[in-house]
Amino acid sequence: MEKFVTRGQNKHSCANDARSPQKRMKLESDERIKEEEEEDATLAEFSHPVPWQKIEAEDLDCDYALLFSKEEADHLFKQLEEEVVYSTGEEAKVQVFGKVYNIPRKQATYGDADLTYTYSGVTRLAFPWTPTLEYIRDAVTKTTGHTFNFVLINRYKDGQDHIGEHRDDERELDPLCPIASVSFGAARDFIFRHRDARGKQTRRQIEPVKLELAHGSMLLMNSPTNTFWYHSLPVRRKITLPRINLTFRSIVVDRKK
DNA sequence: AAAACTTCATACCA
DNA sequence: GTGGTATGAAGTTT
Repeated sequence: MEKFVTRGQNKHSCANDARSPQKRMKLESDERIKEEEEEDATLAEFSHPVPWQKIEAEDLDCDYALLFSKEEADHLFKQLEEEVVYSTGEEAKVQVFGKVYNIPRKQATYGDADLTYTYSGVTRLAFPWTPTLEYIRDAVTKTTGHTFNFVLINRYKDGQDHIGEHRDDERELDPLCPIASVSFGAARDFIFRHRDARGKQTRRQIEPVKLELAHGSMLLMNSPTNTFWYHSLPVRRKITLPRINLTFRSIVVDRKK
């Protein structure tokens, strides 16, 4: 198997904040002293410092870390398996050029009141946050400093479940806010491909960036990654166990509606 | 373009 | 080296 790319040290850079992810936080206060107190409190909640890996390529900027211990990740996975309600019936199908297919994974959407998610032309309402989802969301916010109003959950029951190459819909997302992808269960390969290196007339030779997303991990996809890079979760026939992925996003509320 | 599936050439493994 | 299988890129579809 090809070597997976995981380069770089623990340095961090982001469009919104140049500090390291674990030290960044929501800037609600003008007072520096209060800010430092909050920073101490934030760090104290994670007894083991999170070792970050910076993943970089042309137009690509991601941070990867193990956010939860194995024990905590096991517990959260179990909770999610009990609590999350996935789409069924017509909502679990997708129509492509007139043909109807079962989506090769299960999907659920949770978030702040009245937020909607559109997939392949179909819009549906987010369920209200559950305590487990709020806990994970808040852990992500504490380590990244970014807040999120929505999460898309994808459950891949085994290695046959997958998702094809795509970018996350830029129209309804704040393009400057990162997307935080938290994984539980079976580790799966995750592939980035640059938009200029796809299709027949591949304009440029740009190597794909390949990662493995582990149980309890978080992948932060910073701007402008999602503009230039497609990503996919390919089939892996030997994998027999499920994976649950949560992608936390910041959806811009469209007042025109 | 969308987002699935299918096809086919190549890579990999025992 | 060989055969079976897994992978990934390209093709197909309205």
